[in-house]
Amino acid sequence: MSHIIGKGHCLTCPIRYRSIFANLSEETLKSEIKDFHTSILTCRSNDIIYEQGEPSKYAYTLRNGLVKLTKSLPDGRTQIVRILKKGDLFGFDGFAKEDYNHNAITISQSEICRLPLSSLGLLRSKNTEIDTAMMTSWIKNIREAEDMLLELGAKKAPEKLASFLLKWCEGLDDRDWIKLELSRSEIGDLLGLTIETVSRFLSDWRRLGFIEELKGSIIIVDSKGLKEKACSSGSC
Amino acid sequence: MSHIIGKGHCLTCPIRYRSIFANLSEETLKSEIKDFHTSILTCRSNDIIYEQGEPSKYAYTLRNGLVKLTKSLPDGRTQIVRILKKGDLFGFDGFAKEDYNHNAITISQSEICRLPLSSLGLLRSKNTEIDTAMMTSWIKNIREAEDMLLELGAKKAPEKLASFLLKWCEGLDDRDWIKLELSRSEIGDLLGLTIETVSRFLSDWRRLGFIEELKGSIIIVDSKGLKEKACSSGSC
DNA sequence: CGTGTCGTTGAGTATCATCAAACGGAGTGG
DNA sequence: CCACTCCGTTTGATGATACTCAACGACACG
Repeated sequence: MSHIIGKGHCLTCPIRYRSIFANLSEETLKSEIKDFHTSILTCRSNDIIYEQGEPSKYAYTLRNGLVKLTKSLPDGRTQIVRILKKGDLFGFDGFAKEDYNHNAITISQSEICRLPLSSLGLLRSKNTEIDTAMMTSWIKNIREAEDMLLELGAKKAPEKLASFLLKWCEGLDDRDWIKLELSRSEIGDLLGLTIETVSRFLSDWRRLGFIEELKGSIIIVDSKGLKEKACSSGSC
Repeated sequence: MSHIIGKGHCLTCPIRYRSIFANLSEETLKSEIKDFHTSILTCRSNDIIYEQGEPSKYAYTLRNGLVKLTKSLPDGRTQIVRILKKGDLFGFDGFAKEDYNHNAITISQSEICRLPLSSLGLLRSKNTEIDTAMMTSWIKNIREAEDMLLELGAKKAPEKLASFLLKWCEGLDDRDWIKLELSRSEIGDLLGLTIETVSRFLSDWRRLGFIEELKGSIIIVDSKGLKEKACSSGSC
């Protein structure tokens, strides 16, 4: 279970500059913050932040760790609809007077800032910087969802997996290892594949020398080879 | 090709109450509108409103007809990421300083209102009603995209197709025909299936008496039967 | 009456899911 | 320290699902 360890302090928040409060002046932050009751949640891996159908009273900002947003069918088949990284805002369905539309579950040990939607709404209406930041974040959400729809609807298994890996490792120097963070099952839930297909392709690519894996970390050794093999049509 | 037939008149706009200007008072509309240069586009079916990668200078409101937003892979495989109905707002990527992330193409003869993003942004910052309406619309976009991700990633062909049909016919009385509007190919592009699989299942269901089709219109005769056959796991 | 587009249907096949078994590392308890 | 379980992963064998290729019919349009 997650639990609250205290009140948040925006001014000293380590990820403030990646959050929706990034462009807010310190003066505004100081003057507004006194009426603003944030809580910091610390979570282990696999903690549930909220579930689909619950009334949406809080928005959240991820300070540290990773969170997955998922939806499920009655028989248990699950789709990950988004993976949240440091600074991401989520759980804002209440702004549209709707219940949460997905489950939010931690993938790793995480620290999450909880913001009451009511106060956040007030703050937003009074500070254009926050407003702009939230708008930008929503539009980015939409764009990323559209990109994922193309991945899920149009691509074949190896293409999905390869572009997932390439995106995951994006911006890294060659020879830089990165924690994969996701289990085979979670990669499957994200890409609409089974554990086995994910495992098979990764094993293939390991044998072909495109990637290496070690204790949950991964490195793309030969991205060109990977692209040629998995994305013949230039899809990655 | 689409072409401009004139300037929009918000006050007399037939779909104003379904648009982001729904809750704006007539006074505000009157006073603000003079600096606001909207254009009305009339389009045949299959007209391109904008394409992915173009700079996003305008947002659009669909007044009449249907529009599909699509993304494509280099080899031509296409995914429909959203289908727009009367009153829907689209093309707002520019608010996040981004180019259009998808193509916008009419599916039927359509009438579209073009709004310069710069003026819309101003209007939004001055009128909370518009602001709220746009926020709500974005959040709805995100929620619907999440729902589609579950459709595409987790469901099998007959489940996808059945829930598409049920959603398309949602809210209709029994014995009410509705135009299907989409070709087999477009249904395929929406659900991540081929023309042939779409056609096969529809033929099956026609033979089983679940649906009837006539000159591009459709009716669900036996939604219970359809659900049982296509969505055994309660997925529709 | 051709021509083109869209939809249907069939046959064959590739892809990916399913089922099943075994492996390896982490953690536990004797 | 070893045996044990547990969990995630790997690998193999098999099969169903949905794709591909192809032919044909229906309909609209010039």
